[in-house]
Amino acid sequence: MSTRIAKPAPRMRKEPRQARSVATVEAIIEAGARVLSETGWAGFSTNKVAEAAGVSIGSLYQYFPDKLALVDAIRRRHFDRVLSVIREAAAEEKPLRHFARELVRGMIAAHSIHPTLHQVLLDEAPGDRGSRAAHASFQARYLEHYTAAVAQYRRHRKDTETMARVLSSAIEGVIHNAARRNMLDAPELQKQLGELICAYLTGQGARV
Amino acid sequence: MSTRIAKPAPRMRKEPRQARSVATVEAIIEAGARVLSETGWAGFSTNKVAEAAGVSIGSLYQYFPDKLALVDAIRRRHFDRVLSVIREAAAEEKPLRHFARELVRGMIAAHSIHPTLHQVLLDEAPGDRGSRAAHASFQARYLEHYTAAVAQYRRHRKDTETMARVLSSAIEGVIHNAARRNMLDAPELQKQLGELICAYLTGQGARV
DNA sequence: GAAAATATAAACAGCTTACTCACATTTAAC
DNA sequence: GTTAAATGTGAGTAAGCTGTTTATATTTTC
Repeated sequence: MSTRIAKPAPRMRKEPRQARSVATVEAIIEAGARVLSETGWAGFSTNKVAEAAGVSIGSLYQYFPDKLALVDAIRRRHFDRVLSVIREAAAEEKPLRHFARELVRGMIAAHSIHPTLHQVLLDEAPGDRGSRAAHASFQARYLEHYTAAVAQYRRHRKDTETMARVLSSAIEGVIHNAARRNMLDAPELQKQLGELICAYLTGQGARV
Repeated sequence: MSTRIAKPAPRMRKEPRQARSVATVEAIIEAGARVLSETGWAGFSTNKVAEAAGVSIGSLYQYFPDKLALVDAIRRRHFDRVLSVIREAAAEEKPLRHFARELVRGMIAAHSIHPTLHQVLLDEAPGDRGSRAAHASFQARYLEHYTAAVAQYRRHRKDTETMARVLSSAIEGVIHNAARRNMLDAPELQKQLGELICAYLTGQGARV
Protein backbone atom coordinates (compact mmCIF):
# COMPACT_ATOMS: atom_id res chain seq x y z
CA MET A 1 0.00 0.00 0.00
CA SER A 2 1.43 3.35 -1.01
CA THR A 3 1.50 6.31 1.30
CA ARG A 4 -1.82 8.08 1.30
CA ILE A 5 -1.61 11.01 -1.03
CA ALA A 6 -3.31 14.14 0.11
CA LYS A 7 -6.03 15.51 -2.10
CA PRO A 8 -5.88 19.15 -3.15
CA ALA A 9 -8.63 19.82 -0.63
CA PRO A 10 -9.23 23.52 -1.08
CA ARG A 11 -10.65 25.09 2.01
CA MET A 12 -13.09 27.31 0.19
CA ARG A 13 -14.16 27.37 -3.39
CA LYS A 14 -14.77 31.08 -3.43
CA GLU A 15 -14.23 33.80 -0.87
CA PRO A 16 -17.40 35.70 0.03
CA ARG A 17 -16.98 39.35 -0.93
CA GLN A 18 -20.28 41.02 -0.26
CA ALA A 19 -22.13 41.23 3.01
CA ARG A 20 -24.91 38.86 2.07
CA SER A 21 -22.56 36.10 0.99
CA VAL A 22 -20.73 36.40 4.28
CA ALA A 23 -24.07 35.98 6.00
CA THR A 24 -24.85 32.99 3.81
CA VAL A 25 -21.63 31.25 4.69
CA GLU A 26 -22.17 31.98 8.34
CA ALA A 27 -25.72 30.64 8.18
CA ILE A 28 -24.47 27.45 6.54
CA ILE A 29 -21.84 26.83 9.18
CA GLU A 30 -24.25 27.56 11.97
CA ALA A 31 -26.94 25.30 10.53
CA GLY A 32 -24.31 22.66 9.92
CA ALA A 33 -23.33 22.72 13.56
CA ARG A 34 -26.95 22.36 14.53
CA VAL A 35 -27.62 19.45 12.22
CA LEU A 36 -24.42 17.72 13.23
CA SER A 37 -25.22 18.11 16.89
CA GLU A 38 -28.82 17.04 16.61
CA THR A 39 -28.65 14.19 14.15
CA GLY A 40 -25.06 13.04 14.41
CA TRP A 41 -22.73 12.33 11.54
CA ALA A 42 -25.10 9.71 10.17
CA GLY A 43 -27.80 12.30 9.62
CA PHE A 44 -25.51 15.02 8.40
CA SER A 45 -26.25 15.61 4.72
CA THR A 46 -25.46 18.66 2.66
CA ASN A 47 -29.05 18.99 1.48
CA LYS A 48 -30.32 18.93 5.04
CA VAL A 49 -27.83 21.56 6.09
CA ALA A 50 -28.78 23.83 3.22
CA GLU A 51 -32.43 23.52 4.07
CA ALA A 52 -31.79 24.14 7.76
CA ALA A 53 -29.82 27.22 6.81
CA GLY A 54 -32.66 28.49 4.65
CA VAL A 55 -30.36 28.47 1.66
CA SER A 56 -30.31 26.55 -1.58
CA ILE A 57 -28.01 23.60 -1.99
CA GLY A 58 -26.34 25.41 -4.82
CA SER A 59 -25.25 28.21 -2.56
CA LEU A 60 -23.61 25.75 -0.26
CA TYR A 61 -21.51 24.28 -3.03
CA GLN A 62 -20.60 27.73 -4.23
CA TYR A 63 -18.40 28.16 -1.18
CA PHE A 64 -17.63 24.71 0.14
CA PRO A 65 -15.97 22.36 -2.34
CA ASP A 66 -17.41 19.31 -0.61
CA LYS A 67 -18.94 17.91 2.50
CA LEU A 68 -15.67 17.49 4.33
CA ALA A 69 -14.69 21.09 3.87
CA LEU A 70 -17.91 22.02 5.58
CA VAL A 71 -17.27 19.79 8.57
CA ASP A 72 -13.82 21.26 8.73
CA ALA A 73 -15.18 24.75 8.97
CA ILE A 74 -17.60 23.71 11.70
CA ARG A 75 -14.82 21.97 13.57
CA ARG A 76 -12.50 24.90 13.37
CA ARG A 77 -15.07 27.31 14.66
CA HIS A 78 -16.11 25.13 17.56
CA PHE A 79 -12.60 24.25 18.63
CA ASP A 80 -11.54 27.85 18.58
CA ARG A 81 -14.33 28.73 20.94
CA VAL A 82 -13.58 25.93 23.36
CA LEU A 83 -9.91 26.76 23.34
CA SER A 84 -10.52 30.35 24.23
CA VAL A 85 -12.56 29.23 27.22
CA ILE A 86 -9.69 27.29 28.70
CA ARG A 87 -7.22 29.96 27.83
CA GLU A 88 -9.26 32.52 29.68
CA ALA A 89 -9.83 30.33 32.70
CA ALA A 90 -6.12 29.63 33.07
CA ALA A 91 -4.98 33.11 32.13
CA GLU A 92 -3.92 34.87 35.29
CA GLU A 93 -2.91 33.14 38.47
CA LYS A 94 -5.84 32.68 40.76
CA PRO A 95 -6.86 30.40 43.61
CA LEU A 96 -7.74 26.86 42.58
CA ARG A 97 -11.34 27.32 43.55
CA HIS A 98 -11.75 30.28 41.23
CA PHE A 99 -10.04 28.52 38.39
CA ALA A 100 -12.32 25.52 38.74
CA ARG A 101 -15.46 27.57 38.91
CA GLU A 102 -14.57 29.62 35.88
CA LEU A 103 -13.52 26.61 33.88
CA VAL A 104 -16.76 24.81 34.63
CA ARG A 105 -18.83 27.84 33.81
CA GLY A 106 -17.02 28.40 30.55
CA MET A 107 -17.14 24.81 29.39
CA ILE A 108 -20.82 24.57 30.13
CA ALA A 109 -21.47 27.79 28.27
CA ALA A 110 -19.49 26.56 25.29
CA HIS A 111 -21.56 23.40 25.13
CA SER A 112 -24.93 24.93 25.82
CA ILE A 113 -25.60 26.01 22.26
CA HIS A 114 -24.94 22.68 20.55
CA PRO A 115 -24.80 20.24 23.43
CA THR A 116 -23.38 17.20 21.70
CA LEU A 117 -21.43 18.84 18.90
CA HIS A 118 -18.13 18.37 20.64
CA GLN A 119 -18.42 14.62 20.96
CA VAL A 120 -19.77 14.17 17.47
CA LEU A 121 -16.85 16.15 16.14
CA LEU A 122 -14.40 14.09 18.15
CA ASP A 123 -15.86 10.65 17.69
CA GLU A 124 -18.05 10.38 14.63
CA ALA A 125 -17.05 12.94 12.07
CA PRO A 126 -14.25 11.65 9.89
CA GLY A 127 -10.92 13.40 9.96
CA ASP A 128 -10.03 12.99 6.33
CA ARG A 129 -7.22 15.02 4.92
CA GLY A 130 -6.91 18.53 6.11
CA SER A 131 -8.76 18.20 9.34
CA ARG A 132 -6.61 15.61 11.02
CA ALA A 133 -3.95 18.26 11.22
CA ALA A 134 -6.26 20.83 12.71
CA HIS A 135 -7.59 18.12 14.95
CA ALA A 136 -4.20 17.14 16.29
CA SER A 137 -3.09 20.70 16.71
CA PHE A 138 -6.24 21.47 18.62
CA GLN A 139 -5.74 18.50 20.90
CA ALA A 140 -2.17 19.53 21.51
CA ARG A 141 -2.97 23.08 22.48
CA TYR A 142 -5.97 21.91 24.44
CA LEU A 143 -3.82 19.59 26.50
CA GLU A 144 -1.15 22.23 26.82
CA HIS A 145 -3.43 24.52 28.73
CA TYR A 146 -4.63 21.75 30.99
CA THR A 147 -1.06 20.70 31.65
CA ALA A 148 -0.15 24.22 32.61
CA ALA A 149 -3.07 24.36 34.98
CA VAL A 150 -2.20 21.04 36.58
CA ALA A 151 1.42 22.08 37.00
CA GLN A 152 0.30 25.29 38.62
CA TYR A 153 -1.96 23.76 41.25
CA ARG A 154 -0.16 20.51 41.86
CA ARG A 155 2.92 19.91 44.00
CA HIS A 156 4.68 16.97 42.34
CA ARG A 157 6.09 17.17 38.90
CA LYS A 158 5.33 13.56 38.20
CA ASP A 159 2.67 12.37 35.76
CA THR A 160 1.65 15.93 35.02
CA GLU A 161 0.65 15.18 31.47
CA THR A 162 -1.29 12.08 32.35
CA MET A 163 -3.11 14.06 35.01
CA ALA A 164 -3.97 16.73 32.51
CA ARG A 165 -5.43 14.15 30.20
CA VAL A 166 -7.39 12.46 32.95
CA LEU A 167 -8.72 15.77 34.12
CA SER A 168 -9.77 17.00 30.72
CA SER A 169 -11.42 13.77 29.67
CA ALA A 170 -13.23 13.50 32.99
CA ILE A 171 -14.63 16.98 32.57
CA GLU A 172 -15.63 16.21 29.02
CA GLY A 173 -17.31 13.04 30.13
CA VAL A 174 -19.38 14.76 32.76
CA ILE A 175 -20.41 17.56 30.46
CA HIS A 176 -21.22 15.23 27.63
CA ASN A 177 -23.35 13.07 29.86
CA ALA A 178 -25.17 16.06 31.28
CA ALA A 179 -25.75 17.42 27.81
CA ARG A 180 -27.36 14.19 26.72
CA ARG A 181 -29.77 14.41 29.62
CA ASN A 182 -30.48 18.11 29.18
CA MET A 183 -29.02 18.80 32.57
CA LEU A 184 -26.25 21.17 31.60
CA ASP A 185 -27.57 24.03 33.68
CA ALA A 186 -28.37 22.15 36.86
CA PRO A 187 -26.50 24.10 39.55
CA GLU A 188 -25.74 21.08 41.72
CA LEU A 189 -24.03 19.50 38.77
CA GLN A 190 -21.86 22.54 38.27
CA LYS A 191 -20.96 22.51 41.93
CA GLN A 192 -20.07 18.84 41.94
CA LEU A 193 -18.00 19.12 38.81
CA GLY A 194 -16.11 21.97 40.40
CA GLU A 195 -15.49 19.87 43.45
CA LEU A 196 -14.28 16.99 41.37
CA ILE A 197 -11.67 19.25 39.83
CA CYS A 198 -10.60 20.71 43.14
CA ALA A 199 -10.46 17.35 44.84
CA TYR A 200 -8.35 15.81 42.12
CA LEU A 201 -5.94 18.72 41.93
CA THR A 202 -5.69 19.02 45.68
CA GLY A 203 -5.29 15.30 45.74
CA GLN A 204 -5.45 14.68 49.46
CA GLY A 205 -7.35 11.45 49.07
CA ALA A 206 -4.43 9.98 47.23
CA ARG A 207 -1.28 9.07 49.02
CA VAL A 208 1.08 8.26 46.16
CA MET B 1 -49.14 13.59 16.57
CA SER B 2 -50.44 10.38 18.04
CA THR B 3 -48.66 8.41 20.67
CA ARG B 4 -45.98 6.25 19.14
CA ILE B 5 -47.33 2.74 18.78
CA ALA B 6 -44.91 -0.04 19.54
CA LYS B 7 -44.16 -2.48 16.75
CA PRO B 8 -44.41 -6.21 17.45
CA ALA B 9 -40.61 -6.26 17.51
CA PRO B 10 -39.87 -9.92 18.04
CA ARG B 11 -36.56 -10.45 19.69
CA MET B 12 -35.56 -13.44 17.61
CA ARG B 13 -37.11 -14.91 14.52
CA LYS B 14 -36.07 -18.42 15.36
CA GLU B 15 -34.37 -19.94 18.36
CA PRO B 16 -31.12 -21.73 17.49
CA ARG B 17 -31.47 -25.40 18.33
CA GLN B 18 -28.29 -27.05 17.20
CA ALA B 19 -24.77 -26.30 18.30
CA ARG B 20 -23.65 -24.73 15.04
CA SER B 21 -26.55 -22.33 14.88
CA VAL B 22 -25.77 -21.19 18.39
CA ALA B 23 -22.25 -20.58 17.21
CA THR B 24 -23.56 -18.69 14.20
CA VAL B 25 -25.68 -16.41 16.32
CA GLU B 26 -22.79 -15.82 18.66
CA ALA B 27 -20.48 -15.04 15.76
CA ILE B 28 -22.98 -12.55 14.38
CA ILE B 29 -23.35 -10.72 17.67
CA GLU B 30 -19.62 -10.68 18.19
CA ALA B 31 -18.91 -9.41 14.70
CA GLY B 32 -21.70 -6.89 15.08
CA ALA B 33 -20.07 -5.51 18.19
CA ARG B 34 -16.79 -5.25 16.33
CA VAL B 35 -18.27 -3.47 13.34
CA LEU B 36 -20.26 -1.14 15.53
CA SER B 37 -17.22 -0.27 17.57
CA GLU B 38 -14.91 0.21 14.64
CA THR B 39 -17.10 1.99 12.12
CA GLY B 40 -19.79 3.54 14.29
CA TRP B 41 -23.50 3.43 13.65
CA ALA B 42 -23.05 5.09 10.27
CA GLY B 43 -20.98 2.18 9.01
CA PHE B 44 -23.04 -0.51 10.64
CA SER B 45 -24.80 -2.50 7.91
CA THR B 46 -26.20 -5.98 8.09
CA ASN B 47 -24.24 -7.12 5.05
CA LYS B 48 -21.01 -5.89 6.56
CA VAL B 49 -21.75 -7.65 9.81
CA ALA B 50 -22.52 -10.91 8.07
CA GLU B 51 -19.30 -10.73 6.12
CA ALA B 52 -17.30 -9.88 9.24
CA ALA B 53 -18.86 -12.85 10.96
CA GLY B 54 -17.91 -15.13 8.08
CA VAL B 55 -21.55 -15.94 7.59
CA SER B 56 -23.98 -15.31 4.78
CA ILE B 57 -26.44 -12.48 5.03
CA GLY B 58 -29.25 -15.00 4.86
CA SER B 59 -28.13 -16.65 8.06
CA LEU B 60 -28.31 -13.34 9.83
CA TYR B 61 -31.90 -12.79 8.84
CA GLN B 62 -32.78 -16.30 9.84
CA TYR B 63 -32.38 -15.34 13.47
CA PHE B 64 -32.67 -11.58 13.67
CA PRO B 65 -35.90 -10.11 12.30
CA ASP B 66 -34.19 -6.85 11.46
CA LYS B 67 -31.26 -4.59 12.05
CA LEU B 68 -32.57 -3.15 15.28
CA ALA B 69 -33.04 -6.54 16.85
CA LEU B 70 -29.37 -7.15 16.21
CA VAL B 71 -28.27 -3.93 17.86
CA ASP B 72 -30.49 -4.82 20.76
CA ALA B 73 -28.76 -8.12 21.21
CA ILE B 74 -25.37 -6.44 21.09
CA ARG B 75 -26.47 -3.84 23.57
CA ARG B 76 -27.88 -6.34 25.97
CA ARG B 77 -24.75 -8.42 25.99
CA HIS B 78 -22.44 -5.47 26.49
CA PHE B 79 -24.50 -3.83 29.20
CA ASP B 80 -24.78 -7.05 31.12
CA ARG B 81 -21.04 -7.35 31.18
CA VAL B 82 -20.45 -3.79 32.34
CA LEU B 83 -23.08 -4.12 35.01
CA SER B 84 -21.51 -7.20 36.44
CA VAL B 85 -18.21 -5.36 36.71
CA ILE B 86 -19.65 -2.67 38.93
CA ARG B 87 -21.66 -5.15 40.88
CA GLU B 88 -18.58 -7.13 41.68
CA ALA B 89 -16.49 -4.10 42.57
CA ALA B 90 -19.09 -2.85 45.02
CA ALA B 91 -20.06 -6.25 46.31
CA GLU B 92 -18.54 -6.61 49.76
CA GLU B 93 -17.46 -3.77 51.96
CA LYS B 94 -13.85 -2.93 51.38
CA PRO B 95 -11.57 0.05 51.81
CA LEU B 96 -12.09 2.85 49.32
CA ARG B 97 -8.72 2.27 47.77
CA HIS B 98 -9.52 -1.34 46.98
CA PHE B 99 -12.90 -0.48 45.60
CA ALA B 100 -11.41 2.13 43.30
CA ARG B 101 -8.68 -0.13 42.04
CA GLU B 102 -11.01 -2.98 41.32
CA LEU B 103 -13.55 -0.75 39.62
CA VAL B 104 -10.91 0.75 37.37
CA ARG B 105 -9.47 -2.61 36.51
CA GLY B 106 -12.89 -4.04 35.70
CA MET B 107 -14.04 -1.13 33.60
CA ILE B 108 -10.86 -1.14 31.61
CA ALA B 109 -11.13 -4.85 31.03
CA ALA B 110 -14.73 -4.49 29.92
CA HIS B 111 -13.73 -1.89 27.36
CA SER B 112 -10.56 -3.48 26.13
CA ILE B 113 -12.23 -5.79 23.65
CA HIS B 114 -14.32 -3.23 21.82
CA PRO B 115 -12.91 0.08 22.97
CA THR B 116 -15.57 2.45 21.71
CA LEU B 117 -18.59 0.18 21.69
CA HIS B 118 -19.98 1.64 24.86
CA GLN B 119 -20.11 5.18 23.58
CA VAL B 120 -21.47 4.20 20.22
CA LEU B 121 -24.22 2.24 21.93
CA LEU B 122 -25.02 5.16 24.19
CA ASP B 123 -24.76 8.01 21.70
CA GLU B 124 -25.22 6.89 18.13
CA ALA B 125 -27.23 3.72 17.98
CA PRO B 126 -30.94 4.45 17.93
CA GLY B 127 -33.06 3.21 20.78
CA ASP B 128 -36.17 2.38 18.82
CA ARG B 129 -38.80 0.25 20.39
CA GLY B 130 -37.69 -2.47 22.68
CA SER B 131 -34.29 -1.12 23.51
CA ARG B 132 -35.27 2.17 25.11
CA ALA B 133 -36.71 0.15 27.92
CA ALA B 134 -33.62 -1.97 28.27
CA HIS B 135 -31.57 1.15 27.92
CA ALA B 136 -33.35 3.00 30.69
CA SER B 137 -33.37 0.02 32.95
CA PHE B 138 -29.66 -0.42 32.42
CA GLN B 139 -28.97 3.21 33.20
CA ALA B 140 -31.07 2.96 36.33
CA ARG B 141 -29.32 -0.10 37.69
CA TYR B 142 -25.98 1.31 36.63
CA LEU B 143 -26.57 4.47 38.61
CA GLU B 144 -27.97 2.50 41.49
CA HIS B 145 -24.69 0.75 42.06
CA TYR B 146 -22.74 3.96 41.83
CA THR B 147 -25.11 5.65 44.23
CA ALA B 148 -24.64 2.85 46.70
CA ALA B 149 -20.89 3.16 46.44
CA VAL B 150 -20.99 6.92 46.90
CA ALA B 151 -23.24 6.57 49.93
CA GLN B 152 -20.89 4.03 51.40
CA TYR B 153 -17.70 6.05 51.16
CA ARG B 154 -19.07 9.53 51.60
CA ARG B 155 -20.07 11.21 54.84
CA HIS B 156 -22.84 13.64 53.87
CA ARG B 157 -26.14 12.43 52.54
CA LYS B 158 -26.51 15.43 50.31
CA ASP B 159 -26.31 15.31 46.54
CA THR B 160 -25.56 11.62 46.59
CA GLU B 161 -27.26 10.93 43.31
CA THR B 162 -25.65 13.85 41.53
CA MET B 163 -22.30 12.71 42.81
CA ALA B 164 -22.92 9.24 41.49
CA ARG B 165 -23.71 10.63 38.09
CA VAL B 166 -20.69 12.90 38.07
CA LEU B 167 -18.47 10.05 39.14
CA SER B 168 -19.76 7.56 36.60
CA SER B 169 -19.65 9.97 33.70
CA ALA B 170 -16.18 11.14 34.64
CA ILE B 171 -14.93 7.57 34.66
CA GLU B 172 -16.61 6.88 31.36
CA GLY B 173 -15.08 10.00 29.89
CA VAL B 174 -11.57 9.05 30.92
CA ILE B 175 -11.92 5.50 29.68
CA HIS B 176 -13.49 6.55 26.44
CA ASN B 177 -10.75 9.06 25.78
CA ALA B 178 -8.05 6.55 26.58
CA ALA B 179 -9.69 3.98 24.35
CA ARG B 180 -9.65 6.36 21.43
CA ARG B 181 -5.95 6.86 21.87
CA ASN B 182 -5.18 3.17 22.41
CA MET B 183 -3.96 3.94 25.88
CA LEU B 184 -6.33 1.78 27.85
CA ASP B 185 -3.61 -0.33 29.40
CA ALA B 186 -1.19 2.40 30.36
CA PRO B 187 -0.54 1.79 34.05
CA GLU B 188 -0.11 5.45 34.94
CA LEU B 189 -3.53 6.12 33.54
CA GLN B 190 -5.06 3.43 35.69
CA LYS B 191 -3.34 4.86 38.71
CA GLN B 192 -4.49 8.37 38.02
CA LEU B 193 -8.04 7.32 37.37
CA GLY B 194 -8.02 5.48 40.68
CA GLU B 195 -6.76 8.59 42.38
CA LEU B 196 -9.42 10.69 40.78
CA ILE B 197 -12.06 8.42 42.24
CA CYS B 198 -10.48 8.37 45.67
CA ALA B 199 -9.94 12.11 45.73
CA TYR B 200 -13.51 12.85 44.76
CA LEU B 201 -15.02 10.43 47.23
CA THR B 202 -12.71 11.50 50.01
CA GLY B 203 -13.49 15.03 49.01
CA GLN B 204 -11.03 16.92 51.17
CA GLY B 205 -10.29 19.46 48.51
CA ALA B 206 -13.85 20.61 48.68
CA ARG B 207 -15.14 22.52 51.62
CA VAL B 208 -18.88 22.62 50.99
C1' DG C 1 -33.33 -42.06 4.12
C1' DA C 2 -36.74 -38.66 5.21
C1' DA C 3 -37.66 -34.58 7.51
C1' DA C 4 -36.12 -30.82 9.96
C1' DA C 5 -32.64 -27.49 10.75
C1' DT C 6 -29.32 -24.64 8.95
C1' DA C 7 -26.59 -22.18 5.51
C1' DT C 8 -25.93 -19.74 1.04
C1' DA C 9 -25.60 -15.65 -1.98
C1' DA C 10 -27.65 -13.61 -5.99
C1' DA C 11 -31.07 -10.41 -6.69
C1' DC C 12 -33.99 -6.36 -5.96
C1' DA C 13 -36.46 -2.44 -5.21
C1' DG C 14 -36.23 1.65 -3.02
C1' DC C 15 -34.01 5.27 -1.11
C1' DT C 16 -30.52 8.59 -0.07
C1' DT C 17 -26.59 11.03 -1.26
C1' DA C 18 -23.22 14.36 -2.89
C1' DC C 19 -22.84 17.28 -6.34
C1' DT C 20 -23.66 19.90 -11.14
C1' DC C 21 -25.55 23.09 -14.24
C1' DA C 22 -28.24 26.21 -16.68
C1' DC C 23 -30.56 30.00 -15.39
C1' DA C 24 -32.49 34.00 -12.32
C1' DT C 25 -31.66 37.75 -9.29
C1' DT C 26 -29.03 41.17 -6.81
C1' DT C 27 -25.25 44.28 -6.10
C1' DA C 28 -21.48 47.33 -7.48
C1' DA C 29 -18.95 50.20 -10.83
C1' DC C 30 -18.87 53.76 -14.09
C1' DG D 1 -28.73 53.53 -16.67
C1' DT D 2 -26.11 50.11 -18.29
C1' DT D 3 -23.12 46.46 -17.62
C1' DA D 4 -20.53 42.99 -15.53
C1' DA D 5 -19.55 40.64 -11.57
C1' DA D 6 -21.30 38.42 -7.54
C1' DT D 7 -24.62 35.69 -5.63
C1' DG D 8 -28.60 32.65 -5.35
C1' DT D 9 -31.71 28.91 -7.12
C1' DG D 10 -33.37 24.02 -7.24
C1' DA D 11 -34.56 20.43 -10.43
C1' DG D 12 -31.86 16.85 -12.01
C1' DT D 13 -28.47 13.00 -12.04
C1' DA D 14 -25.86 9.21 -11.49
C1' DA D 15 -24.10 6.23 -8.40
C1' DG D 16 -24.02 3.72 -4.35
C1' DC D 17 -25.77 1.48 -0.56
C1' DT D 18 -29.43 -0.61 2.29
C1' DG D 19 -32.30 -3.96 4.37
C1' DT D 20 -34.53 -7.83 3.15
C1' DT D 21 -36.38 -11.95 0.38
C1' DT D 22 -36.20 -16.21 -1.85
C1' DA D 23 -35.14 -20.18 -4.09
C1' DT D 24 -31.71 -23.52 -3.51
C1' DA D 25 -28.00 -26.28 -1.34
C1' DT D 26 -25.97 -28.56 2.61
C1' DT D 27 -25.95 -30.64 7.12
C1' DT D 28 -27.88 -32.76 11.14
C1' DT D 29 -31.19 -35.57 13.56
C1' DC D 30 -34.03 -39.45 14.21
